[in-house]
Amino acid sequence: MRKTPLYQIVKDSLRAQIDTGELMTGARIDSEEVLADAFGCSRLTVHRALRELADEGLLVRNRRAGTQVAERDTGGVLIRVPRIREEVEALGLAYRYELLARRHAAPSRLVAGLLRVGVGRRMLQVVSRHWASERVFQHENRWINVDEADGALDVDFSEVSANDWLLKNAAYSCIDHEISALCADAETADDLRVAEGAALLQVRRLTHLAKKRVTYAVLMHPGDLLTLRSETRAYSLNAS
Amino acid sequence: MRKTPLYQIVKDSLRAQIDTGELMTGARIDSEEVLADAFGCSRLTVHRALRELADEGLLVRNRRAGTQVAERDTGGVLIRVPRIREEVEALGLAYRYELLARRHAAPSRLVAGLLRVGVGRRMLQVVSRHWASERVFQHENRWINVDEADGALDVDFSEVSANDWLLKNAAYSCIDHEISALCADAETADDLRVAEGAALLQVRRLTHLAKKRVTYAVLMHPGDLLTLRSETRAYSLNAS
DNA sequence: TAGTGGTCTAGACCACTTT
DNA sequence: AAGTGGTCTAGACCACTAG
Repeated sequence: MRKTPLYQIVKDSLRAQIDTGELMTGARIDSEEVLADAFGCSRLTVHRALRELADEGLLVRNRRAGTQVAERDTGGVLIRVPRIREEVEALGLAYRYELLARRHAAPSRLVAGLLRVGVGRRMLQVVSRHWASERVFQHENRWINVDEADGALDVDFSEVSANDWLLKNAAYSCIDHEISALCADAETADDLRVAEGAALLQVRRLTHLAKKRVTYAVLMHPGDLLTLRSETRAYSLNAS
Repeated sequence: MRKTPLYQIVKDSLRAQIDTGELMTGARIDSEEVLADAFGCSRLTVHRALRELADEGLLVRNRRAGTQVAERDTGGVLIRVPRIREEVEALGLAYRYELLARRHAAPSRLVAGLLRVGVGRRMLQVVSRHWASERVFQHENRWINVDEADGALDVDFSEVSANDWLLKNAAYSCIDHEISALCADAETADDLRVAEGAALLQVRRLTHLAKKRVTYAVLMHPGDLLTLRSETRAYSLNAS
């Protein structure tokens, strides 16, 4: 008949006290043993609750020193970088993928550096556009290190986007993102079918496995079409 | 003599197999009992490893059906929204906070709706600028629901920024972010000391506790000054 | 309905760090 | 030296769901 797990009850209880200011920054939390007594459960159950709250950044734990309420800040935010197709269709627009170019070329010094290949070394470049009905939703300029992405040379990317293919087929462990705003120069404006000088949201994405760089992509979005949103943390204090 | 915990060893082992493509999307993972045998540890240890990998989105777990490698996507990215002072100083520039206005006023329809207050209701508005040496790093237009932020009326925000004060003193559970790019209109360009039409990175931030809206802030940054970066997941496969 | 994950306990030992 | 968190075990029971 109990639906919510015990450790969750402990978590919710402490989180509520922190959120409401009942427990302020720096306040000491009872030791695991004391809390286990108070909640009438085992120490491991309390431990899990405290550990997960600490993982979320709400608590700071130290041996011997005990557990304290962490300093609150906006330090990290989980942003959803949506899948293009889904985002476009969520807007009620028709999604279309368009391959603009697929060629072997030598990337710029900057890109060569990011992908850790020698300057002048030729790589696979895939340029494409993602449409939302009559607007360009994203322009993508991607460089692929074929040494690290087996089979990429055999794909023509006319139907499946490079992003989708790589996610499924390449080995990688980590994707670094950088997000910034800039104005469209003449060429980019033409690519995106927007006015020169229009605001763009640019996402740069570097995919790698340990020290092996797999691919680097520069994604351009018209500023009026894409808004990134943080995941709203599900919060179940009062389900009113 | 063992330094890395057992559950971490299990995690690393599975993560490596997923990253390298050894275990592809959809592949079945052995049951907890089998893995516990294989690693020579208890089921709980394996359970913790699998649970944490599932929390990270690498695995999908189902009762009876077992555990599978999740479909990989770029669905969520943890973006660091840096503390202004630290970000500015990290750039080697001098940080300065400037209060531009602090007044009681009725917010726009849009803001009133976001803060769930009646149109025409007066709220506390705090407008400020954050400088990085001779450049404006951020322009901040903030509305505070004084009903939900005890003591805000007694603070003049000339020395301490509204953000810092609220983080320390207000009760809240959740901060929603929206990020977009836009071009500076005449007024904003003047506020930010940039050319009209310059690209801006805008962060909108709504802070609330359950259904109580505490504060809403619109933060504008010159596009050339701020780049948001994802947290690089610490990855310790080969420390070469 | 059988197999899988989800939770929980009681007890243990270890590692770290403040006192 | 002592108190705290970190990890681990063996065993148990429950909850869900695919077959």
